[in-house]
Amino acid sequence: MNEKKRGRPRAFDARETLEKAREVFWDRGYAGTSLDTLSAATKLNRPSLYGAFGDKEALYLDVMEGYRAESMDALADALDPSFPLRDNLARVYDSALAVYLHGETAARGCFLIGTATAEAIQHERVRDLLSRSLEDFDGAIERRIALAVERGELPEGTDAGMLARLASAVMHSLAVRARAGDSREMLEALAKSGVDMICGRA
Amino acid sequence: MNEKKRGRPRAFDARETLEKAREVFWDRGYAGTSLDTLSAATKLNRPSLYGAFGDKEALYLDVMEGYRAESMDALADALDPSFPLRDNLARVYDSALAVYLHGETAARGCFLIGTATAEAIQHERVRDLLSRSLEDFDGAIERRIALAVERGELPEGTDAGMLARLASAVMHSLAVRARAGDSREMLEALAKSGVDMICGRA
DNA sequence: TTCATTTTGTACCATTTCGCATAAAATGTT
DNA sequence: AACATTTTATGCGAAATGGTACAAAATGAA
Repeated sequence: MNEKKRGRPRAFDARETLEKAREVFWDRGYAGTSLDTLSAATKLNRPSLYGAFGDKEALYLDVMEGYRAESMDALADALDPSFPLRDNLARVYDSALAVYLHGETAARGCFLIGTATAEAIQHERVRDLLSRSLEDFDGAIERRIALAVERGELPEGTDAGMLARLASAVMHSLAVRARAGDSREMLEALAKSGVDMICGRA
Repeated sequence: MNEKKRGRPRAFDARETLEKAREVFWDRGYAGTSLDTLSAATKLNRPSLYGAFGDKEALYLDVMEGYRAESMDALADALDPSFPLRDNLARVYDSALAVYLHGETAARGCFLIGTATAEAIQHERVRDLLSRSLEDFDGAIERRIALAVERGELPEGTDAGMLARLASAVMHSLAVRARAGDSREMLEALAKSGVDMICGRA
């Protein structure tokens, strides 16, 4: 790859453009974001946006997929099995909160839970990608928890699948509460309680 | 009240209109719903909508408040302290799922988490009402859990506030997952695990 | 009956929205 | 240098959007 293309070269970087678009969608939602707003934020005019990403829904799906991939990378880092499960989970929630509490006017929470859920009924592809994202997240935690059971970090007979979904449930709640304006202290306390719930009080 | 008013009587019932508007907002989100759609669904023309409820944001806030109030009523019923806490929580999740799994094209999840979170950044009044709704919900569960600790249903020294927020977290997750298309079986299993998590496996 | 008051329905308005047509600009190819 | 190809920029246009003006209709009050 990286062969020189024929025509006029692009004056923008696709990754940077998707990041700018993500900021806008994150604050205003999918339906609440116009192409003009996207055009202003990315400094691309609409025909360039169309040429590079297709219509608004395709652009949004691109942004969703980027967020999903980044989140899974961060999750994989946080779940490094050379550390105890308790540390892993604390780091999962910590790194999520670092993202959720960022924002210009107010904390933005999770991009997917904050914006994709609203579109999930009307846009089947959004719903499917959202569903897959949640499943992937659950799956990664489930595998780490299953390992913890093997290692004796958690009692034998633990249902790794359901315990993982409970761990994800705490994440979902952090996502919603952050966007509703809960304080960092409250969210950190909930995260800590979540860790205790999964790993035990000890 | 109920005094006869002076002018031409209304040809519609405000409660029914708000219910129709809720259906539309629930499926399409706030920004994704146009006044024409609302007008068609409620069978009121736009000037009547404005006269009765104010602009689109005011109408949405009315719908939010109605949903919040109904939810709190249902929650109070479910938390009837003459039943064990375990039964209470199971009923809380059951009645929530009955609402969340309803929908024409797809399960709609929770109205607030599914639609209000998206607007929470841009619309401060939506964010505040969302925040208050979550707090009220947490508070009602916390009071029931505190009672359970007094009664010895839960171990002494239990942090009722945090345990209640974990119980709410399971609700939030049910809300998100339902809208993402999870099956009823999966959601019921998660609810059951949530009850076990709060009340113990016994 | 006449008037005041409120709701209804039609029509309208300014703006925004999405999408595209078209031409100019910037590159590689021959 | 001439051409093919791709991106950029301007701008158009049809439709949708939120909101309102205004007159007709329906009621109670005087």
